[in-house]
Amino acid sequence: MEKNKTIRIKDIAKLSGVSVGTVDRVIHKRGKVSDVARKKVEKILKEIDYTPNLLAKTLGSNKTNRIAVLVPHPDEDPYWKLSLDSLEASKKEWQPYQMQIETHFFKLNDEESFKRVAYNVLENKPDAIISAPIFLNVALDFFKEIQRLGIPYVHFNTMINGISPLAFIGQDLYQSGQLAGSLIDLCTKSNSGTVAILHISEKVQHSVHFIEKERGFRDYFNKKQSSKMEVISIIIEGDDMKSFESKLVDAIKSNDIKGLFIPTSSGAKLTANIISKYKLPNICIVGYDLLKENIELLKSGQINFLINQNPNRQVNRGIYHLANHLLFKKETPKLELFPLEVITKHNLDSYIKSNIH
Amino acid sequence: MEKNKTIRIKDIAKLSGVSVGTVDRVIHKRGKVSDVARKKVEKILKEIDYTPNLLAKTLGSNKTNRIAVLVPHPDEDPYWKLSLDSLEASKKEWQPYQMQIETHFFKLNDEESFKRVAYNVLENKPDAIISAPIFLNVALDFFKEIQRLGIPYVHFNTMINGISPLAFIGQDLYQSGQLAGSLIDLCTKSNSGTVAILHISEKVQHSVHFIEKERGFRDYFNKKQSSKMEVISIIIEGDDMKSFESKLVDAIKSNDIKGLFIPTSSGAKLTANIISKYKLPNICIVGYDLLKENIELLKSGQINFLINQNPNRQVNRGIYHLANHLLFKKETPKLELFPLEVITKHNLDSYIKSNIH
DNA sequence: TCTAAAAATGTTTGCGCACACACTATATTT
DNA sequence: AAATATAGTGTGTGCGCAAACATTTTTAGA
Repeated sequence: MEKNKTIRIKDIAKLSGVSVGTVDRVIHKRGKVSDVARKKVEKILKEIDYTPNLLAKTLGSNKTNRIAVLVPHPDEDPYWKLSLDSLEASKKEWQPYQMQIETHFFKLNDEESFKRVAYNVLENKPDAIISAPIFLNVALDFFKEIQRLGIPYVHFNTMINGISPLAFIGQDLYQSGQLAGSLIDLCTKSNSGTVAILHISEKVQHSVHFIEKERGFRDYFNKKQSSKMEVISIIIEGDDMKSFESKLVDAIKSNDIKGLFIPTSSGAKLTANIISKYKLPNICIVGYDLLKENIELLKSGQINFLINQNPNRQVNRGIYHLANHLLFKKETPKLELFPLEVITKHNLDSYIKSNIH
Repeated sequence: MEKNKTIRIKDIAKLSGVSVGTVDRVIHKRGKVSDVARKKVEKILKEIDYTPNLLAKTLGSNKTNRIAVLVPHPDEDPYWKLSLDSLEASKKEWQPYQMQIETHFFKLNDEESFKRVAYNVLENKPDAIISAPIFLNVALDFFKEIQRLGIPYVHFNTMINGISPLAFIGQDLYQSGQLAGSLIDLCTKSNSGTVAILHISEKVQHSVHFIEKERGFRDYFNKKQSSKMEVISIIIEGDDMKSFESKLVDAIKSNDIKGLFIPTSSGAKLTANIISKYKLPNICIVGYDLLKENIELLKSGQINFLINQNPNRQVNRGIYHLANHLLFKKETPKLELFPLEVITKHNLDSYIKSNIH
């Protein structure tokens, strides 16, 4: 009863009749240990519930760990800027544990830039890497190299096949599309008409991302018997805004469009602008993420729903897993899917004010 | 450039020409130090950016901290059960830091039980307390006593006035009510009729909680010009289910009720059962929290929305703050408001599968 | 059988800090 | 003037662990 004392390696050593060095070797599977000694120690370990003092562990090993964050340059894209919004908090959080977090940016639409930065990261020999895998082809080689080097790594935002990171952090994109369908269905009072998914300036590299969302979106309406809603896609490539404008306006005018699904976070603003410019009738719009512009559009009622992908929390969570892996050898979940957060005009504030990462 | 070495007390001592003991005394304002020595040390401290190693700090002081969790008994109410669902994870998380978490349960509707358990907690002399402040009158004395003793404490779920905990963790209940209004508005296709807020077996002690929600709910419809929706309250006290049944059925049949707002998490099931029993027309229902029953009702379409209060994350977050306060002297936010999470049939899965606390 | 190498085990140090303790110099009392 | 108190300062130990180091034991080779 009284002896609620914490069990130390020293205690285990005494109990099993060996020295602390041997216990250390058994616990960490390092160095040479005879079968006899190993069994003595393992017996004791099985009997008692030894949890190492993590403070002492980290302090004793006296190592500064470095985690590399490899992401598109935040100045080029508001979505990626969002992902780094609370990175400072992460840095502060892990600083007391001698955990350094280093960011490396590559250009979103420049494969060469990715290559350069990625191999620069490798030369730096970080202890762990978290990255958003854009550029499938190039990235694959890179991640295979990481794997060869035995550096633990985590992916977020987009899942890719062919490599197995410690963890993937993101959302179920198919479900996300379905949710978008259901939300449009909800604010559209009628049961017939057309809904459209807009693909605006999407780069090939992202395609997996959007294909999944579209599949979910279409399936929602396909599977709903009572609905006679037609689903169309509107695609604009490159930066040809003029053609997009006319395409969209045409489609809306000729198709009795009831709802628009915009799977890129930065697309909602463009769309809302056009609708307002041409004074088109009110259409239900579902977009993504709490970009500054999107927040305004939601407040003013120009768009109806945002689905929150929480990119900053994805990054923080990835760092959390890596730090725990490095410091405490904790296992990470292979797959961490974030909840699909529905943001409306009426819970927007609570999301903005909430500082939970 | 090269000397990115961490600065230790030892370094400060050398720089200011005194011993580590004196530096320690200056930093912690303890013991006797001559003005000359103090100034020498303070000069150096001002010049450099000293951040103590928190691991060493905690390890060196070698103290086991205990956090007391004071909550209603989970067997009596599914909501409170939910709040403890991930407590084990919290315990495991903090165990390595010599942080013990002890739970103390009181009976939800028994003031005497609260008193007894609360003072039992005090006798135990925990290093910190997190609790859900039910029983305003009794609780007030208790928390004043805690404050007198200088024990840091955190509140969650319900905010009360007159005491100032280290942090309050919960949601903006007024906004929550507004959100509920907007959700009912959303799935109700018409602009007129009646919506009702149901107060089912609510104990007096909770009243603040529900008053705020009702205020938000009513205000939503009051402030909306285009809406001619009438808002009524249906109240049932005690456990008089029969009277509730007739009251509810009457109200629905005679009032053209379009939507129901059920501010208690366990109330949705009762209501849905009655509606199904009397084969009443489809009514939009907004409830609270991911209770097992509510999940089923949402899946089957018997209720339309749940607002997630995330009680388990509230507790975990409170423990997180207290642990950081005790271990690292970190400041906690006075007020941590959780986002108002909207759960529908179509993002439910993503919430259930997500293991983020 | 002797010896060098390898295997197995034990011992010590240091991580950065808190805190108890020891010591010196000066002031105060007897 | 000696004894004692007091302000000020420095030193040493321990927290629990990792890792380098030191020592003993066993094995293999000639």
